[in-house]
Amino acid sequence: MARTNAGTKGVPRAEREQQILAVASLAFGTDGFAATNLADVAAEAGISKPLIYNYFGSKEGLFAACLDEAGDLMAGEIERIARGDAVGIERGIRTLDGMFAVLDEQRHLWRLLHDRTAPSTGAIADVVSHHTERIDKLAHEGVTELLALAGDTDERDISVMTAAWLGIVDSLMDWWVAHPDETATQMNERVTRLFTALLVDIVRGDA
Amino acid sequence: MARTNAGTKGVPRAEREQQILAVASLAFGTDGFAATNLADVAAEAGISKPLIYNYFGSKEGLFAACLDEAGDLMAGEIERIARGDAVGIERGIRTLDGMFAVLDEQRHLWRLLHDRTAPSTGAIADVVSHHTERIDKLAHEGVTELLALAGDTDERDISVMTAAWLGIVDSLMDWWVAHPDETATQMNERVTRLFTALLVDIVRGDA
DNA sequence: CTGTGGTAACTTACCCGAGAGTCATATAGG
DNA sequence: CCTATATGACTCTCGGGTAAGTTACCACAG
Repeated sequence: MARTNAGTKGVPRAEREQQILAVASLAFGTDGFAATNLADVAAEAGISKPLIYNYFGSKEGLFAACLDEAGDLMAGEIERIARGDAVGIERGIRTLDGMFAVLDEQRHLWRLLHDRTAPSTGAIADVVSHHTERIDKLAHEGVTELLALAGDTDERDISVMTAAWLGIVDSLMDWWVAHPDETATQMNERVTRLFTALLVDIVRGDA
Repeated sequence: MARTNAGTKGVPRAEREQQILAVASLAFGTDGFAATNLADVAAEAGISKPLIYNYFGSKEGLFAACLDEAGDLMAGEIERIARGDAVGIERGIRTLDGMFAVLDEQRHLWRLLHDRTAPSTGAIADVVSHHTERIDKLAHEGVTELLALAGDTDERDISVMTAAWLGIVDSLMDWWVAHPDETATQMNERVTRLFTALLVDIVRGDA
């Protein structure tokens, strides 16, 4: 007759870590770093708080691990698209499509990299800057190409436009999170239609 | 010989409230609701914490007051622009110019309405939704007009595009906050130049 | 032009709950 | 029987919120 629930349950560390990461990523992505408490995460994962500390060291350590996984997934996909031959607007659309495809079942991951409630120093900052640098570099590259087509090579213009582009991606992801019934394919079509409407039809009709 | 620092300093309530609001808005706008602590706000305002509670009731009450002031400033300006005769892209540019002008010396105010760390229920939620509804309504109206020029009247397309537009505004404000030396006039010119580059030069040259 | 009492403007010193982080301990499996 | 996997029951700090008082200004009686 067991008086406590202690003792191994036969789940190896690597597997348990993955399971904790999944639960924690959802919580962090949904509520943000500050508003997430580890007791809840532990309960949801069906384990106890000390086990999390055993495996990840601290709340920041856990967040950094979530961040690293999510950041690598996203930056990896963006890099993959960038190696393709699309240029200008087409490259933007393809990047968005790639994000929709990769994040379909885990849209909340997008928020992890932009969490303003996370500490801006220490291990977390390192992981964040590592991945955002990968992403920003490619966004900057794409925008530079795009604006070059219009003869604009002003560095600050490029910087502003890059920020705006990332803002567009961000808001589209937000909208997608708020509309769970919308599929990746539908988003894809919608975005393509909107870009076309704006850049072709409107300019020809009205300017 | 004063043993305590208690006792009035001759500052009337209305004036003190304004002063607290200014300090609090900066703190909330910079660090977010959750990461702001009232002891610091009080210290920065040169008064003690209980005075804040005396005048605003609670942390949420203080935030709601900041929000109401900022929201009214921004929504008011957007409504003013909307009453003008600009349509389509031109309306978007004028709206941005208005925001740059109004927020020039207090760029952090923009963040207050989008603070994800603030409680999403109670008095704060009411104030937030009151102002965001004013703003969203006009954004939706402007986007509807714009997309109608391209023959797109799909309600979800309009919803996505509105989200993207607000995302653009958001990211431009962020960029502006991060570049304090950039004047409102410079932002104005930059945005106009970029819209022109994208919508005219690129489409004509490449599509 | 003086008391004097009422009130608005203030503060010090505290309470208390939430949540990060830890310690000592338990037990299943090789 | 040893160790990786696990936990119940703590501690401690931070910060929102409060109780109880202190002091300056002001209106008005004398």
